[in-house]
Amino acid sequence: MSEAIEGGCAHTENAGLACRVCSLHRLCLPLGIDKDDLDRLASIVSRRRPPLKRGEYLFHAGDPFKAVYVIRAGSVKTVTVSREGDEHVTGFYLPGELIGLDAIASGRHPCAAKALESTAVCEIGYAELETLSRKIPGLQRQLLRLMSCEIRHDRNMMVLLGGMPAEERLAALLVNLSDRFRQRGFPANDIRLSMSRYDIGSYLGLAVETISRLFSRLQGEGLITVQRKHVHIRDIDALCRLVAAPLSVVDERRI
Amino acid sequence: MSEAIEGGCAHTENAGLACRVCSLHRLCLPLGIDKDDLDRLASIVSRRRPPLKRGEYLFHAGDPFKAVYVIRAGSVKTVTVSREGDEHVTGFYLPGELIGLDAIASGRHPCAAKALESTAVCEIGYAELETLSRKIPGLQRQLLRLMSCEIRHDRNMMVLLGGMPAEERLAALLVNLSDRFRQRGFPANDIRLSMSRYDIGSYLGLAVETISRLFSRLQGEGLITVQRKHVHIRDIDALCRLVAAPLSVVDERRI
DNA sequence: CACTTTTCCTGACCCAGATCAAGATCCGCA
DNA sequence: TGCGGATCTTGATCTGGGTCAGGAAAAGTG
Repeated sequence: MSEAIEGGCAHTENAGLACRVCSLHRLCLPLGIDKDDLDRLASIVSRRRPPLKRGEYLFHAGDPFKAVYVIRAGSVKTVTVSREGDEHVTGFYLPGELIGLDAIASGRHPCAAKALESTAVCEIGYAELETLSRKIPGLQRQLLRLMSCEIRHDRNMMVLLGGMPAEERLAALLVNLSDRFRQRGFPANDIRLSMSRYDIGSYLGLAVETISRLFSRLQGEGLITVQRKHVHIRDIDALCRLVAAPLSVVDERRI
Repeated sequence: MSEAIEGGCAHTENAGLACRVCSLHRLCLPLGIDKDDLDRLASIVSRRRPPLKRGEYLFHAGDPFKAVYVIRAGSVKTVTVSREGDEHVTGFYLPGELIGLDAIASGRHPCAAKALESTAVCEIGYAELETLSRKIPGLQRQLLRLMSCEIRHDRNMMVLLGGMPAEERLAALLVNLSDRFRQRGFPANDIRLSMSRYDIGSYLGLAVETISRLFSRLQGEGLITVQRKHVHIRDIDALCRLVAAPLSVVDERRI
């Protein structure tokens, strides 16, 4: 998740044909919408300026729900905060991915979204999105698809967290990130982690120390090479084989 | 989840004003739709006959996705099946709850749905639902709300499975079931579990033996009384306090 | 009804991963 | 360029819950 991942055309300030020329359109809401309608979509999208700096919040837990957001460049984690104040990471988001869908039901964001690095986002007012998706069938379909994807992903995480051993969890995350990197046109075997070991541990339900040890172990076994935030995948097949246990998880894009 | 939970009007065979007179309409898709549109919704709903018997499948993992289902009476679990053949329970569904939303994205059901007891369902063709929800804003809104709810619920489960100790997990499930029972007009402190200890363990990421021990322990502490499938909640507040750690989980309806 | 099968409970033991502790390395900043 | 606080790594120890084993109670079944 290096800063090099620059999805949209960051130079365009206003909407215009923003979505039409955005390199992420095959991953994002525009998928399956024809040219004319794309501009209608673009008209309700606003490009938030300036980009979030590392550590800044896109929204906090409990904030009223006004809009969903798409990462244009950079990356974000979502976290729930317990009463005692300790965070639990519930997701990592890359360019083209939609954040905030879990807030529709209650009208408030149940979790916070925090930038893991310098991050640019598109903001889409939800009221407008709902209205427009009634008029553009392709948009409605894609919105539902993305939400369904989110559900399936979270189910897979539940299976992972509910039963799989530590090594398999980390392997699953790496395979998944690798996949999502490739989809975004980046080398699938050179991953720059924008999140800390602590974040990874929290996400996978493991202690930071365990994450460190696992990285060392996987490196020792020759599957990866780790240098701090930079992970080079040397044997993706072996990594996949580690994950292979739950069939349904294997062919998923997002874990 | 006794057979006593009879939500809809099981006597009506065809659609007609089915949704309009269904006692579950406040929990199900009809919420927020006016009278006239309700009948339009009912026209795409079919009441599957006969009801599923305990252990029968509503659909299998990998089945092509044609329709979503609403439980009318009884209960269902969803399970993913690993290559080795062992099941992992990903959800329990009560009357009024929608099953199959995780299949929209891929066009195939990623998990199977299995009746926990004698269970009646409404079947709603997805193509028709998508089309109709474009015409009835209230339906579109409720469909999105239900999916959002599902996402939020799964996030909470991830937090639960990722970090909370065994006792807290079980307490969370009990509180949640109690809540959902109340919503359906049943006593909140007399729960009849339709699922086995094994199912509960799988769902919570714990061994069957641990579930047994926890039931005994909670009973020993005077919080509940357990007799096989029947759980009587004696101190709901204490149970909630056990769960209280993650603030965001507390006020959820479904865990 | 007995007789099998399934489900559930409880105790004894063990292990994956948490926790505790101590360095090492990196990074932001003056 | 060097200082101070994160962040990361590695080792030693501990423990919650898994696994194994055996028996009891239900629930089917002929």
